[in-house]
Amino acid sequence: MNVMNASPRRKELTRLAAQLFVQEGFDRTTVRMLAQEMGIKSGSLFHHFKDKQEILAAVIEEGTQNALGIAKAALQSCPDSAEARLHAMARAHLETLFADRNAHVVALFEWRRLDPAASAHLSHLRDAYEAMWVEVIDDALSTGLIHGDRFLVSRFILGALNWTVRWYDPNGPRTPDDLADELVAMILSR
Amino acid sequence: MNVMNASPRRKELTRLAAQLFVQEGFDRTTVRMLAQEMGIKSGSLFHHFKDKQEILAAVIEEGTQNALGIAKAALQSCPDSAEARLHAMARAHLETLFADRNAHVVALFEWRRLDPAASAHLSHLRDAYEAMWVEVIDDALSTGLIHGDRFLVSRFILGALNWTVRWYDPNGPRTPDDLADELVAMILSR
DNA sequence: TAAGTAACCAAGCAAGCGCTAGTGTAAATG
DNA sequence: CATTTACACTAGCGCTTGCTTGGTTACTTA
Repeated sequence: MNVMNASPRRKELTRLAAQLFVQEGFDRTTVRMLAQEMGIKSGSLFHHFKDKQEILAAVIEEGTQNALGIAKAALQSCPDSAEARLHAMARAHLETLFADRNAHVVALFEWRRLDPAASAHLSHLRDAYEAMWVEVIDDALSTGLIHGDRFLVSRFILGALNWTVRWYDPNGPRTPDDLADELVAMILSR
Repeated sequence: MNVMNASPRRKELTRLAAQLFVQEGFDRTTVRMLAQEMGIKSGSLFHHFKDKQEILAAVIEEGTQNALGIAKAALQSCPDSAEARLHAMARAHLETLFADRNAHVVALFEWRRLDPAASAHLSHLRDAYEAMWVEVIDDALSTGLIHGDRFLVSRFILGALNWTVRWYDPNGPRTPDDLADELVAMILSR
């Protein structure tokens, strides 16, 4: 393992791992498969990561950090209206979802495989991200942009957005922007 | 294995398997765990199912059949208006999602583990179910109840509904009915 | 009462798993 | 020049995996 977790080599290995985890699932991805994809032998893997769990944690951490960064940037460079902010968050969510698709799919569907320590650490990151959503949705509710129960509305919106990884085709005619437009239009009270 | 797949014992074993698959995930559920939960030895399992894959297929088939049945019943005993039908489908979806929660969670998150033969067979069932949704949503669109792209709207709705299994607490204050009300209210054009 | 059958068990095989130990080597560092 | 560091290798240990085999028990049916 490295001094701390950010050698360029390690970053590349993390990217490859994310891809395999999506293709096969975490449990069915063996250290030998990972090593082969990386062009090394399975034993060499443990020079970069202390165990298989740590690879998973690295994948998820990277994705979540990116999501946070993109969302913050989107909110800062966006008009101050509740509608603009809601739209910006939806678009940012979809953007990171497809720019770092592999990492996010792993985060969404393999979270349970994290050991308690890693899970606790990463939960903080995720909570910070969700807090941004809560704020934006609260704004949209209090300005009458949308109506309904605070909790339910945010769960429905995030559900609709997260589920896109199951059907969205990046090579199809629709851009992530189109999706954001359509979703926001669907839920606005008019 | 049985003559054909519907002995009462097999049905009970399928129910227990669904529970374990949800708790641990399909890959991490060993035949020994399954056997212990069922009160038999691991070898005896293969008297009821030809292999582990077949258990998974049985779980998913049961859930999907139930969903189909409930949705059909809901549409038949429901006023003919587009809004009533939309609401009925949403409520039926949530009802089966939580009545057969284990089976549906497995269907949603372990589908990829099915071998190609089982997947092909079960895809037909799922397609039949989704066709019912498409019909109801088309109705809602053509009567102006909701607006937007046919494809996107249905994906968003099903995404929001399916994602509920990740956060909904059956022991909490909200009923599945409440959720259906809120979701429909959120997307109606007013 | 004999035959058949569904349900189970004890024992274990072959393959694959995560991971470790010990070693080699080229580049960076003092 | 001597030492350390980063990265990779070979070899394999100890364990778990899905599944098979050969046989036993309990119940049903002719």
